[in-house]
Amino acid sequence: MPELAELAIMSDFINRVSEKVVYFGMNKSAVSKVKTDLRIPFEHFNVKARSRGKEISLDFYKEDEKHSQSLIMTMGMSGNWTAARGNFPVPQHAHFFLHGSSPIGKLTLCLVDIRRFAKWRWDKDFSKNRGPCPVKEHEDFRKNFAEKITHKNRKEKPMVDVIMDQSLFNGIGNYLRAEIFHRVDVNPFKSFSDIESDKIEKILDYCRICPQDAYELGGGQIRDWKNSFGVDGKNFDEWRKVYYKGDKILDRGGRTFWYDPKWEKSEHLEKYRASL
DNA sequence: TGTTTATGCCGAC
DNA sequence: TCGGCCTAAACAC
Repeated sequence: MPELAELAIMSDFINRVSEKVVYFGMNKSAVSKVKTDLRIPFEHFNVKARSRGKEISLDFYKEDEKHSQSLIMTMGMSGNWTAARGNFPVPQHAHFFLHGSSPIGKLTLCLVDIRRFAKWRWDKDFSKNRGPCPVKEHEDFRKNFAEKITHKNRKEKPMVDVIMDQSLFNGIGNYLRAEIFHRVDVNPFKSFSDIESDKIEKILDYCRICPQDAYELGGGQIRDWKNSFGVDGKNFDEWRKVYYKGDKILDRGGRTFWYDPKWEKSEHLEKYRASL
């Protein structure tokens, strides 16, 4: 599930279910290899979540104290959250658990992660090597891009690769880059220095618009299309224009990039192919 | 039955 | 830049 929109949805979910919950501990599954020590100096605590691009910060705090600490988490390829009330069994492939009690009984908040690529660690803040959130910190995101795109040979690299760089485009992943490029009508195989400045502006705009759309549609349903639900007659499956629909190429990172077939015969694509 | 693919990231060369 | 980390669904035969 998880790119920017999905991480935002997960953090909303955590906040919604945690509102009247007092937590008293957490642990991980026996099979999880994450080494982070999950003991916490609070006997009872509250939890709030924030997302920034592809990270979630779980903030632990006590009502009566200013003291707080945060787990910075990434969701890998398959991380998602669910809650088990009372003695309802926790789902298969849940690897991180937060135990609490609410006015209506026990609650276990679970990070479900089939592939176990999700990670967590204690930290003061979100990772410094990841940029601002294109949706929640849009102006900072633009500023950060303007500063860093000029560095080294970054401005000569094909934008299809640059847009996956999380120090510039925190939260943009494989389906979002496809949908962003489709909507801005820019040849994704061109480099920053080959793209007109108004088109660059448009790319940055759509780095906010596309994740926001996906967020409002309830996030991407990519391998289980049937669960797709919609808003005003639109659902994710209709919103998705090229991902799994257009032409494809294996990019420099070995990931499938889906693009508008109109770029099929462009010289920039030819050049990109030759460079792989 | 075996092979390929998947919304991500990290560390070893 | 490449393999590794993981499981499971979708495909190929």
